[in-house]
Parts: sequence; structure tokens; C-alpha cells
Amino acid sequence: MPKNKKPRGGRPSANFEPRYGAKKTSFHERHNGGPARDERGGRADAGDRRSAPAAGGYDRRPGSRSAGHRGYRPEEAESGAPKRRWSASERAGRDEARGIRNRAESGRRDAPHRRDERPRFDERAERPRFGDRAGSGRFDDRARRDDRAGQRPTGPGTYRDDRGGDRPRFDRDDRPRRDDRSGGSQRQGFRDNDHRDGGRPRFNDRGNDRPRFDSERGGDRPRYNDRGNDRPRFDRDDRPRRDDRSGDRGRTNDRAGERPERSYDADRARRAFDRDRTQRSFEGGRERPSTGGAYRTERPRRDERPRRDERPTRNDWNAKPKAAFEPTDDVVHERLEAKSVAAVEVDGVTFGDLGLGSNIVETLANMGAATPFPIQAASIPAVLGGRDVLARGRTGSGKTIAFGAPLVERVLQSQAGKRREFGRSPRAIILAPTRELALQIDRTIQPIARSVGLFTTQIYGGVPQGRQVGALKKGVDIVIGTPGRVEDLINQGKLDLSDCRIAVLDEADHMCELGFVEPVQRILRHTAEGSQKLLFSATLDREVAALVDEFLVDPAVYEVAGEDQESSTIEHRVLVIEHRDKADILTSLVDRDGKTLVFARTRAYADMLAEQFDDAGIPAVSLHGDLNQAKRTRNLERLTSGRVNVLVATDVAARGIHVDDIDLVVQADAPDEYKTYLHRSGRTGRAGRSGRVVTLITRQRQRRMTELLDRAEIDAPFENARLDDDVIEEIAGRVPTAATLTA
DNA sequence: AAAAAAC
Repeated sequence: MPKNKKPRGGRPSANFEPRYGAKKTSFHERHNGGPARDERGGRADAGDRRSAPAAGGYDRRPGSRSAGHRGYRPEEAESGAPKRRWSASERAGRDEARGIRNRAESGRRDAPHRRDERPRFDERAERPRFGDRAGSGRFDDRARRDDRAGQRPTGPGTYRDDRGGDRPRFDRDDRPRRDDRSGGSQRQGFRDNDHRDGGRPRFNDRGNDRPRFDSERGGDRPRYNDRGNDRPRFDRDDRPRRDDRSGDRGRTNDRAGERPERSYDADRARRAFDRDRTQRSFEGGRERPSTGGAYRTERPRRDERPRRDERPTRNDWNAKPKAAFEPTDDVVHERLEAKSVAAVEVDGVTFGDLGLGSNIVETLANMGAATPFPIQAASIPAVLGGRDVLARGRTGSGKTIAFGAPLVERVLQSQAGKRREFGRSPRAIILAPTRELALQIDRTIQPIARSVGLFTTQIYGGVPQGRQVGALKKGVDIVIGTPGRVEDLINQGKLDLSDCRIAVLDEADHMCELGFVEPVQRILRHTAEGSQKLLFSATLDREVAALVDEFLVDPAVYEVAGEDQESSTIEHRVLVIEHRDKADILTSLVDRDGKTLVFARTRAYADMLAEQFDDAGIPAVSLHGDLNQAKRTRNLERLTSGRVNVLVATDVAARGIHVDDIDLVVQADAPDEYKTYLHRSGRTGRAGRSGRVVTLITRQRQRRMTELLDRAEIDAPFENARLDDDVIEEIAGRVPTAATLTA
């Protein structure tokens, strides 16, 4: 939604970001090349349906309902020949001439080559058509809340409940009133919350029997993110030992009591440092070799290893090879300059408690975020307190709101009493690695900002800059964008960040990768002196050190304890296949009812797969950097809206993109990096929903894949699979029938 | 090696 001035009336505007569930706009009619009946004709028994025009398909609409308008078309004309300005072959020719393949519009699908060779996929004729499915059309009420957090509007406690926890919610009535608590918490906001000593339940307690009121840790407990080295650790002495508590959860905390110095006790963080360790050779060569080597060969193969419940806990598991390297952890933390606060748990805490104003709280509630997720409860007070923050919360844990809501609050406070001047320069900037992500962040933050009278605008490439510049001229408060265009506009003198007091890097570790980090650094240098920096990512690691060293001052580091596979809602599997079966297995995997996201390594392969699925009668679109922005946005929206159920993407979609209801992620090509694996798989299982990830590899790749999964600390069974194996039916969610066809 | 990010 590239607009910072959305018409209040909600009239859909002809921009690149159609509102979900909204009417199609004339923009789309124009760009869909007319009725586009083929693409919407439904996935079912492709041949028949396609030959029947439109067949009462989806909400196909004429461009305008009234005869006076330019785009007016009478309804009945939709099915008639006159609308087909291009014959199928002409369209195909046009598309080829443009070098852009748009299967949906070309006539190619009318002459599908391989369809006859694939009788097995024809059963889908019995399935409900898209328009009939329960899933479609429901986005009207979700459009506003499809933030990355994906918090569900089911009221308080949802987060825990989703994870199968039947742990009783903290009874808020038991809780002392805020004012009763110690520490003289006079005002609301960061300081106040900082003193979450007294009666406040411990955030990072987990388990049912945790002590709710730990009064002996009363008012003299230092504040949560106090600075200074003498700060007693939040989770040190006074904390019940892990074994005293019930939980088998939150194992990441296991060592907190034993090793108080190691504050950044996220395994993921440590893991990320492993690589560095190899390079830095702190350990004199006793670290894991990167390929093969002693460590690997000593380990049992995956399927020979004990089952998870018999296995040592993750820390123990890791401790074996790493035992000798423990001191390094501290070195790493110093390098990060981070004194971390362990994870928090948030039962009974409200957004208001955290210091957000009532308008923002209400807006969050309307977006489906009734109560804060852990990462939000951790970072919101710190952001409001003006600290630099590094935060790691796994995919789908609500990071956008974690930085967005307090950012809005802070911008608001900084402007209190001042008029919003025409042409004012922005007070905050949020940078994201992809345009889609920038759009999505704005979709989450804009309503929050608007609820308190602040304006946002998106600054990203691939679209004409005029509109963006126009918004800046009028004056915006929060800029959300991608580095390229942001820097471009800065250099053109059209974007002035000198008054920008807060800068956020989403997917911060990615933004620090080669080729990304330099523009980011230059942009950050344009922000106001001493501006507050917030770095968020699901895989935040030392890769951000370059930025931390230059830009962050005594950052608070947050993470959420217990974010391991045990507490995850994602099921991981690896299929070991023959390469010649790959195409058919992929088609079989995506031939299903739920939404499926397929990752491919290259743009060309993504296109090829989307086309292959389409040809097999499974409507699919692709998303990658070779598409123009309009197509990118549109194709993603097609998945979001349920118009197609299959999206084939490159890693442009690996990070941050939130689409409700993706229940299967297929990695047609295995990723090379464990972080990529984590981010890709994080497109499913969001906000506590369940999801499944399947990765296809060939036999030769097994070892590499095992290593990657080790790094990701994911335990996934490797299964040999052939085309007609039940395992594929099972993963796809089709019930294996006795009549499983054998060609 | 690929992908992303500016025109």
C-alpha cells in the first residue's frame, strides 16, 4: 500500500498493493489483460474448465459498474468473444516478445502438453473449486492484521494455548496493582516496566508450577535492563534451578543458572558463532570441521540416533562437542557488546502495562494482537526507554509489532505538543531487505501510526518514485523501505534523515550480509546523531557486529527462551529422492488443498516450476526478482487471497513474508545456509499454528543436509521416497487410498 | 553460486 494517505472511506485505490478481499481495481483489470478467465477458472480438471469461459469463476468484475466510466464493461460481455482482444496465440506471442512469461494470461494452458501423461492429478476434479473453499474470501477481516506476527484475534492467552499449553493463565486479579509494586514506579512507560520486580510474574518462567509471586525477589531487585557490569543477572541466583521446576521447556535457560556470565544464552546465537570460531581458531582446531572430519564421523547417522525423547537435551547434545569451548561464549558476547536479558514470559501482561498508549493498544487489539507475545513484552519497554535493542525471536513470533508499536509511541512522544508541519522530515526509518517485506511492515505499522495521527510511507524500488517523493514533501513521520531506493532518494536530496531519531533494521543479520551492509551503513549515518537503533531478526547473530560496533550504544539484547524445536509447531522432513523423480514428486506434493510455498534456488527454476504446476492443472504463480514489482506484488497477493494455493519463490520470499495458512513449505532445492532453512521454514507454523516443511534432496546431498540441520538444530527424519510412495500423499495431506494409482 | 537491493 504505497500510500500514507489512505482514503478514510476505504475506497480501494489503484496502487500496487490491492487490499485483500477488496474489489479488484481498474488497475488490475488493465494489467490482467482483460477478463483473464483462464487464470481464475479454477484449478480443477483443467481441460474442461478452461474451455468453458469463466464458468462463473471467481469474483470476476467488470472494470467499472457504471457506464460512464472508462473501464466500464457490461457484465454479459465478460463471457463473450468481444472481450478477447487477443487470441491465445497472439497473447503467447506477445508474452514471448516481452520475455515475460505470464502463464495465466497466455494461451499456453489451453494446450497443456503433459497433462495426459499425468492421469494421477485428475482426481482433483472432485475437489472444491477455489471460490468454494472455506479459505477464500476471508481476507476482508484479516486484511488489517496480516502482519508478520499473525497474532490471532482469539483473545488473551492465545499464544500459549496455541502451543498446546494448558497452563493456566496468570490471573490478573491476583496481581498487585502496578502502583502497589515496589520501585516507585511513578510513570508508565519504560522505567516503570523496568521495575518489574515486586509482584510481577517472572517473565521467563516456564512451566505450570512456577512460582507466581516471587516476593523474596522484591523491590530491591535491580531493574531488568540496568546497565553496567555490576548488574546482577536477571536470572541468576534467585532463580529456581531448572530441575526444581517442572518444565522440560525452555531448555535454553538450563545453563543460565550455572553460567551466569553467559548472558546471550541462545543456542542459536552460540551456534551462529560456531562458524566464526572455526575461522578464528580460538579452539586450536578442535572445533567441528566444516566437512566430514572427526566430529561428523563419530556421530551416528540420523536414523540410528536415539529418538528424541531418549536423547540428551539440546544443550547436552551440544555440550559434547563444545564443552571445551565454553569460554568462547563470553568472548562472543563481549564482541556483541550485549548484556542480554533472558527470555520473558508474558502471561497477564498487557500492551498497556508495557507502556503503550491506549490508542495503540486498541489498534493492536483490532489487529488481533490482544496480548503481547514474549518478544514484544521484552523489547517494547526497552524501545520506549530509548535503548538500542537487538532482539531475536523466531519466525512468526511477532517481531514487527515488537518494534513497530513502541516506535510509533516514541515518535508520538517526541512530537508531543508540536504541530505536524507540512514537509517535516521523518522521525523514524525502518529498513527491510525486500520490497514485499517493506510493504508488509507498513501494512502492520500504518494502522498503528494512524491511530495516533502519524503518517508512514514506503520508499522502495521498482515503482515510480514520484508518489513516494510526493508523500515525503507533504511530510511523513515514519519511513519504511528498502535500502536501494532510500539511499537513492537521500542522494537526490528528497529524503532527509537528519531528524530521524529511530532506525530499525528488520532481518538485521541479512541486512548485514555482503552487498547489503554498505548501503545500510551509509543510510544509518544519515540519521540523527545518537539515533536509537533497533535490530531484529529470527537469526540474529554476530553477523551484525559491524553495525553494532559502529552504531549501537550499550544495546539490550533480547531473545525468547525455549525457542527450540520442541516448542516449535513446525514439522520437518527430508525426502531423499532420485533426481529423475523430482519434477513429478514436486507436482504431487503441491497437488493439495492447503496453501503451499515452494522454494527454488534460482529465478528460472522458480518460473519453470510454477509453469509445470500450472500445466498440471494446479494454479501456481512465482515470486522472484525477475518479475516486475507489479507482478511480484500481485503474485504474492494471489497466494494470500487464496486465488492460487501454490507459490513458487526464490529466497526473496524466504524472510519475513507472512501469509496466513501456509501449511506446507516445500524446498525444491535445499538451502545452502542453515539460516535460510530457518527462515524459509518459518513461512509456515506462524504464531503457533502448525506447519510442515519438506525438503527434497538427492542421495549425494544427504551429508550436507545433515550438517545443515544440525546447525539449525532441527531434527528431521530422512526418508527415501519415490513418486508413488505414501509418504508423499501423507505430506501433501492427502489420505492415501487403497486405489493409489500405479502407472 | 544465487539472491536481494536503484534507475
